[in-house]
Amino acid sequence: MKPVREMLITLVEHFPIGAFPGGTNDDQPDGGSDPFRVLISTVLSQRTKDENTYIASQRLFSKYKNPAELAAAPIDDLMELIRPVGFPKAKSKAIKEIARIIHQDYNDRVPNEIDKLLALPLVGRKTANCVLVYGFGQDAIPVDVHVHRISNRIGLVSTKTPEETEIELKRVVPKDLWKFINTVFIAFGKRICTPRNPKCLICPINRYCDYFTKKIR
DNA sequence: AAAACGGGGGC
DNA sequence: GCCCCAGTTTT
Repeated sequence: MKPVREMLITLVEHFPIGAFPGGTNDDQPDGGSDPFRVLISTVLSQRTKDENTYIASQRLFSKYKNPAELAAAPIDDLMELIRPVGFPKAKSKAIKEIARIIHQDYNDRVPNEIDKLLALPLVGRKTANCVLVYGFGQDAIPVDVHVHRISNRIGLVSTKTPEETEIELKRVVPKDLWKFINTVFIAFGKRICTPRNPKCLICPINRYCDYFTKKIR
């Protein structure tokens, strides 16, 4: 068995925080952000770079401040505002529809149940779990391509799909560390544990890593 | 499980 | 042109 806590604490120390792309975590009493903004900005973040998401979110929310306003926004204006994140047609349509549903069906309150989140357009497991963690401070693990790749590479899990990875991680990782997995692994995956040619020689957890162990054997 | 889908930005 | 990028949806 791996000393999982020790490994992850080491990573947290080397790759601190890592804000999610949509905004700050300091505007809510529980340390989370406004769930609606988390939801929208996380949709915007899909398949794009976090810097672009940050810019687009700022532009969007400085003009449309709540679900009702966003639901009433002209689609062409939304496309222009969110342009930096790519996929402007699909994403502007989705966030407008999400805003409408949150406003009309949920009385402006984003639901904190995963099934209801998954019913929204362009909201899959990764996005829904981001809302639970960063919007509501719940225990969840958003699994994106980095979390999936790194978890398997270092031998934390042995899985084929991201959903299996989510399930296995929840078994292996102490619950109080779940909230760190996504942001810390992404930072780790950018600097060290890259998809190709990972920098194992300067990796702070290489002593625990299956991939490195096999490589130097 | 695998393929399709969607665009901006960097080089 | 080609490839990358914090996925989702449809076969």
